[in-house]
Amino acid sequence: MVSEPQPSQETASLVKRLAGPSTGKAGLAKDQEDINRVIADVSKGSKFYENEKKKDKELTKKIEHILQLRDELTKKSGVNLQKIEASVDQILLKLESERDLSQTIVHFDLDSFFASVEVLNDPTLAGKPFAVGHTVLSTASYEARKYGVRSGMATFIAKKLCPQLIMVSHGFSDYSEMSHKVMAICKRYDPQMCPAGCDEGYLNITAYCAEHDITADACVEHLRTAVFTETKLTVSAGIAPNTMLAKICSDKNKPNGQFHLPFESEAIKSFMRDLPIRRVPGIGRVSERLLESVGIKTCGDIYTYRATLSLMDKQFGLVHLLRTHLGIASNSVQPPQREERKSIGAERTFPPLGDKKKILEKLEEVCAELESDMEETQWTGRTITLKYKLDSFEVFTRAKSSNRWISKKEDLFAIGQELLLPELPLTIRLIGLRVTKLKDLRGPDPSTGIKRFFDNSSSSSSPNKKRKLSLSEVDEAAEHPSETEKLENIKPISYRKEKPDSKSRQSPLERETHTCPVCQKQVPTENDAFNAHLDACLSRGAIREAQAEASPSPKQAQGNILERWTKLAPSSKKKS
DNA sequence: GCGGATCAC
DNA sequence: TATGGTGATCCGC
Repeated sequence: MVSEPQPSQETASLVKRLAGPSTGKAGLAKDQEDINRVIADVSKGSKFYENEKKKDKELTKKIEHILQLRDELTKKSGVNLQKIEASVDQILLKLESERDLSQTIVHFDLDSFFASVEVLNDPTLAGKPFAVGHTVLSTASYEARKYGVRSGMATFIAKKLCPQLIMVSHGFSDYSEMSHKVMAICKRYDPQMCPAGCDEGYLNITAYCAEHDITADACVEHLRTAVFTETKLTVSAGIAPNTMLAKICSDKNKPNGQFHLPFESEAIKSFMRDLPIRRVPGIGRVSERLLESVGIKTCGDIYTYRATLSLMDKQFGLVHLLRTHLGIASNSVQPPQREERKSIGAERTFPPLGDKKKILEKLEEVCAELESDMEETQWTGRTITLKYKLDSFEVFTRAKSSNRWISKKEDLFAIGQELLLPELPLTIRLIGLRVTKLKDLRGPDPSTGIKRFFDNSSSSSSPNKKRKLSLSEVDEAAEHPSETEKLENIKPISYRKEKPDSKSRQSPLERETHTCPVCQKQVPTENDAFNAHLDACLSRGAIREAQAEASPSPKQAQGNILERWTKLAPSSKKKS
């Protein structure tokens, strides 16, 4: 009957979750625990908090399920962990043999971009704790970060952490102009420069360094000096043999510094060994928790637990993690292509509404915005997805495909209503619409995929074409059409158990087999046959890899950020 | 094709 | 008092 006066009921994971995604990605403050405590206390009781709690609970359940599955798979009779480790080691050898150290990749990143521009506009801000944003912070000055203030944080929480915090509102047109200036400078070092948002990007400086007979370090010093003298903005950079490593390295000596990873396999592997898995692009808070639950905190731990990851390839993606462990990733840098766009949308948050008429007004506004964007960028599409967020912060989507091309606001609104009305009555705080199955109204010709493949293969500035394969290219890339055609082979085990002993325990007369660490099928253990199978399996994996890399890869969702700015603040700078 | 989830910026 | 917007991908169904 005695319940201790507990200061809090939160689990550690919930407290961490409430601190937000940007906490933990960069170096965390020493007193981060205290800061997280304050954040949780301030949040407590809100609908946002309750929703986070719910999601945290669901994740905890999922982890329990995964651990149970792991134990089943590990303890299943006939499973020989050492054998599995040995076959994973074969994959590692194979991947290592394909390591490419020939390209010099740079990731550059402007230091607290929005905040730095604001200081240029108002020098009295220099050295003060301030943040840019409205209800949610876009960025915080370094002084503010000392208090635990982070981008993505709600303003009222930031104020609690740092009562002196100065709030500054966005000056989008300035950001857009500065961004374009910086990008133009960086392009001098690689015309194929790939922006990754408004304040960062990737370069392949191999050719530049050769032509100017300078080292990579000197080249990047030169670049950073040029950016500073021409814009008064400081930039940090990472130099490495691929984009993933370069991105991680650009954080090493931030702000206003650069870091050059040695271009040697051993140095790279020792760099990876102690690297927290969360630092890897594409590993977010959820993946971090999932991996941690099986003992993996660092990229070195991937090797320690390779047998588990092999058995649970489906849950974790074995080959991608192995490549990460080795520090192997794409070294291809290319500017984004217009035809690669997959969707265009608009969404708006507002004080929760329950009244049908008012909700429809919001929908109509979103439709008008979207129409205007689609008109400006000359896209139309066939599939409409409605998104709404309840008062409780739960998010739902409803979609409908049409035979017609949709881009007018009347059509958007009609379909939006069709999707929304059956859901009502609800109390809603956000409405969004997104259009997919796009058609380009500028350069019509939806079948440019193949053409581009051949164009690029001859003229690309970067060799390892690890770039995303479009569906039409998959067949071209597949060496063994008969085996690689369908994805079914990629999906190995389901939750049911495959007949265990019958195959792995065969008489000595039969050829011995064991489970392929990639596809989980039974494969002859004999070397040639096993290697042949491995090759096929990895090349299938490479397709999935290439797709998985689209998230860590440079060419994510950058171009539109600039478009959005120019839309919100069409003042000083005309766009392209 | 649809809906939920995760991730980046 | 109070927690954003745009775009991509993957998985399960």
